[in-house]
Amino acid sequence: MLSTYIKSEQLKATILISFEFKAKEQKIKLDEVKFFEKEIQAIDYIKRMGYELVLEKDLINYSGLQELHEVILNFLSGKNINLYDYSNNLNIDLDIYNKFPTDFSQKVINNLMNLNRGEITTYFEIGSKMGSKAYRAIGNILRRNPLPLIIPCHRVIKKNGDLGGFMGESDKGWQLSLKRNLLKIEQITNP
DNA sequence: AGGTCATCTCACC
DNA sequence: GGTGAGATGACCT
Repeated sequence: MLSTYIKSEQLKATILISFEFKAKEQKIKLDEVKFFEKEIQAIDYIKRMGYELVLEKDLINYSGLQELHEVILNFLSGKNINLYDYSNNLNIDLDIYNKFPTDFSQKVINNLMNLNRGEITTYFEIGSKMGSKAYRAIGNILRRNPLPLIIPCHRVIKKNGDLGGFMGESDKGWQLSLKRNLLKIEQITNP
């Protein structure tokens, strides 16, 4: 497994991207996107998992990844970009069907695909569209989203306007500040 | 089979 | 505003 990361001033976080490169087809398969509070933690994680670090200047060797890196930077600096669509256009395999194998989880994810920058929804609203009252189950799916940012689970908040959780955290902590920062860079300021 | 949730509603205070 | 119980249902162990 290969990894690269992006330091973001806006988010006050480091974004780690782990991927596989299929040399035969020159195709990228995205494994996970993960946030860390500090750069060193991302580096530690890469070491601990035994992944290989790919430097920014070497991304050119991995079909589409340099572009993805750039697109994420543009997104963070305020451009209106749909990262999910963009990844598909770059022929980057998100492997959605294996990451979300059940019917229920795929419906949840499909609901998020239709959200663009600056749009938010609620656990309740997703449930209503699916004809389910399992709002907590929806949270459970999102809690284990291996591709945050790309699959924009930060755009899902509680019906009463509270933030809801992020990265497993539901009370307070830097994870929730991160969710707030993500919404802020999308110019959603209510919660 | 039982425990764990990134929720919601409603009933209190 | 806030807390607490109960309903809820997919997913994990």
